[in-house]
Amino acid sequence: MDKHYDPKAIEAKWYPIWENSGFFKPTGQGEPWSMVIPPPNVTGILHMGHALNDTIQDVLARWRRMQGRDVLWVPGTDHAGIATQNVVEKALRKEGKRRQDLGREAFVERVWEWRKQYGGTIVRQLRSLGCSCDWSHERFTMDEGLSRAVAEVFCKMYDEDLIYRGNYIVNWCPRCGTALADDEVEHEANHGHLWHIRYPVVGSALGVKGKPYEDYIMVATTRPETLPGDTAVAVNPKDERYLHLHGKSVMLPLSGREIPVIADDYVEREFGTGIVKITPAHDPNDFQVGKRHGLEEINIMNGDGTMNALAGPKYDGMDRFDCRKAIVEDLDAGGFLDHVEDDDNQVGHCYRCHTVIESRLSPQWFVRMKPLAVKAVEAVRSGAITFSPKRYEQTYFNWMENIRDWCISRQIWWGHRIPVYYCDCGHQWAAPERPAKCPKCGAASIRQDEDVLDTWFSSWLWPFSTLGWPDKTADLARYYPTADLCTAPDIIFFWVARMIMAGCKFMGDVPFRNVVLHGVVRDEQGRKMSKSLGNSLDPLKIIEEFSADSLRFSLMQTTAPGIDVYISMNKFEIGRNFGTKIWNVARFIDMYATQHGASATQLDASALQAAQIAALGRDEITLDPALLTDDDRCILAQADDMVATVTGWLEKYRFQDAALAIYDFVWSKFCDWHVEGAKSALNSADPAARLQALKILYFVFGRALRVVHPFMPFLTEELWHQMGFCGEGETVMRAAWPRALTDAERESWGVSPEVVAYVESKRELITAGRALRTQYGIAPSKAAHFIVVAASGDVRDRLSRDAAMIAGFLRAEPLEIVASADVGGMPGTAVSVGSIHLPLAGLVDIPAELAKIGAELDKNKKFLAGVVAKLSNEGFVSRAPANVVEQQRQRKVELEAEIARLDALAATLRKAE
RNA sequence: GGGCGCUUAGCUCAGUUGGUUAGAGCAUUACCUUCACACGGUAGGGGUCACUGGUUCGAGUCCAGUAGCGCCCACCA
Repeated sequence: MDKHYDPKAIEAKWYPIWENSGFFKPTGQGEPWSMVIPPPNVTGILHMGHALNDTIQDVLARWRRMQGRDVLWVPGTDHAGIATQNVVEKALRKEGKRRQDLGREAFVERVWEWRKQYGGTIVRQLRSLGCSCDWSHERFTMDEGLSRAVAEVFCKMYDEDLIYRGNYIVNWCPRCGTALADDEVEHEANHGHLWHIRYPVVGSALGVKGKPYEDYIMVATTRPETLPGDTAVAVNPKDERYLHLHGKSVMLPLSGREIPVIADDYVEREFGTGIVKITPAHDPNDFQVGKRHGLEEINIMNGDGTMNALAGPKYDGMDRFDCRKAIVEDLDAGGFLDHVEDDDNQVGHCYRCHTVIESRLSPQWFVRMKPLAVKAVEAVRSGAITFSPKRYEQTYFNWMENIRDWCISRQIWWGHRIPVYYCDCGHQWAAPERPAKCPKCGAASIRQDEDVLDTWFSSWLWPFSTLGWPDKTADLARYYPTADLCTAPDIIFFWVARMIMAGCKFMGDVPFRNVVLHGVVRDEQGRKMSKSLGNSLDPLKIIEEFSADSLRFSLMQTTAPGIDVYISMNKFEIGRNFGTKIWNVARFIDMYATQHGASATQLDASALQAAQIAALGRDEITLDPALLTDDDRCILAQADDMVATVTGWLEKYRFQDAALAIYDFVWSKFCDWHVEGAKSALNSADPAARLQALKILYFVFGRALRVVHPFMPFLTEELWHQMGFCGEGETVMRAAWPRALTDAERESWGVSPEVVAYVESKRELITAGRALRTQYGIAPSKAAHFIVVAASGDVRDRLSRDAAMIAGFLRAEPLEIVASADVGGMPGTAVSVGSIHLPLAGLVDIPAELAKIGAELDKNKKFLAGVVAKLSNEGFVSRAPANVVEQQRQRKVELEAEIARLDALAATLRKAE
């Protein structure tokens, strides 16, 4: 076996072999288990969030596959309407062109070309992570099939009146030139101003320029540039201060237009002056107020964020923020500006380009969400879908219960074009395919709606559109609903909730059984990793510097459910070091099987046949009980426990706990203790003992390798082959997840918790002995002489069997093991250096030990009193579990014995002095 | 404004339904290049579990309150 672990070579080697061998494809045999990948943006490059998300999924997929499930993991990418259009537009700009110069058709063609050339980046990167997706099932949200699903769904909902078109105020990105859904707007704190502006009351004496009007009301606004669009000012109807204004009118500054004062509950009396200017075309609240009061909607802005003619000739064509300045200056000059206050508020930004959002009145398409939400809420309430961790279900409910209609139209070119057609007679209908003529009037001159659909309108169908819907495919029948959906909590509203709605509506069944929510990946300062912040650690660089396996393992052992992950470079050392450790112990085991003849005590070539090793990798093993040591029994039990524990954690989606259990087993239990202890047997003069020790190493390590595999697929595959657990053309990917030991095995081998307890206490003894060596400064090269004082004759006999091994650990001369009764009732360890022999207890600080024991007793005093009381108080028994009482009682006895022992020892020592 | 979460060793975090001595990794101290591994081994040091009160035989864990931090949602112009 290779001496050096070269992850790069290994990782480069295995992925193509796996893919070409069809190991990622479902077998069609066994119970189906499926999952769809959250499709990354086709423009995307792999970031830590993907690395975490996709590693979790791969762990699940590989684990389920090893459990014999028929695993289908569907990969794919999202066409990411605005993001992709932006990228291509940027490229065009370098050529000095705008998309309008190309025209719609040519532009879309250009985007497809871009996708062909660059769209595969993220998909390649997923491969370098080791993701075991079935690439033959790869889908793209703009694929022909998925586009059909989109059109089908749109038309169905259109016909059911679940989709409507309306002139509504929407979030508008002036830079992207399109509407955005509510959740595509990111609100950020803004240190702004509150301008206090005087609106003269109509009928009052008008002032002169530069001087305040005699009779005016004070309106506070954060957006003075919208003033030309005002069509009213509003007060709270219950506000006594302004009762006299009801029914009056005021004059709009600068234009002199007369607008009414209205009363509406929406106005907060406490904020600002208690008077609000109402601009129905440029503020969502004002829009609602305007509807209630029948106000005119004056749109004073263009789609690109500049003012239009309705803003007034002076401001026409001016950018909105320049206009703000100009209007404030003009208000000031006209004597309308009273004063300015600082004001901290929230301002919406485009989630794509971070431009400040404008509220804009425009004709848009909407989905009625309330009817869809009912079943989707029920699906989670009934437990048909669970969230892990469960607390996110509450987040989901809150959103669903306050759900608002979904604006699905976007004024861009890249995406699914809205399948609605119009004829010249004014007929309007939806159809999946472009019809030849109007179905109502037969007119041949028809045109399609110009808008495209929100990208999420294809994503929300992903769990069934990728399986072939609307066709009734075999995939759909076999793999829907999927098992798990993994994502970060920030996407519950965008995507998870909508998929549940779509699944319930169009499939009549939930899209997945469980939603696995993992944390958001953040940097050391707790910031979300993002390209714009430049703080993202590039997973590919980590893979380059460490390895994909290191990255994967480190991520898994760092991520607690639903808790954000804080990442720094040194995290990846954990995975790297663990990989190296596994490699080295494998090399050690392998060495004993293959480097026969190198020394007389090592195994000969016939010791462990290839076929036997392969069988051990299938958990097939026969052992000679006569040759078993307690250490063997212990590691067999611990390996069994580890497998059960890891399986349990994976079932609960506790990847961190699973990773830690594996790490602890492999490193601490297996390498640090069992392998070290097995060295004496491996070098024993008895060939049968050597063989059995080696068999156990292969068996236990083979089990560990398989459990590690979902976390570190490349390394484990390489070792699985190099150590001979399988032959060419085979794979650990398809090896069975380790089974539990049978009762018969446990019985015939004497595997029991009691043996584990003995071995563990023996290890404590060794640790104590090592501590003595350190304490006495005995050089590691120097053999010390230990006298082990056993608690009883039975223990003495047991320790005597392990004497050689213990001596090996302690680098000691042959041990002297005596029962405590033989040396005056003082159990413990003794050490001798040169000719001086001291019992262990004689080495400790007696007064300090007594104080420690005293503190212990003190701590337990209350409870011990309870134990005593228990004898006469039946009520106590029912409250404290019997085993706990028993434990405490034993502890009390031990403590008392300890005190007595130390007392006796102190006396002995005093006498000796 | 509403909702959720966090606060445990110098740092990053575990700690299932309350139950023996609160753990891990990194960092740190000492010793060791011993025939798998220095990306290693051995032995250590380091914690009033944010604070206050309560329930309990027993609280890091449950309850109430306080403080600080973070996230999500939201139309105070």
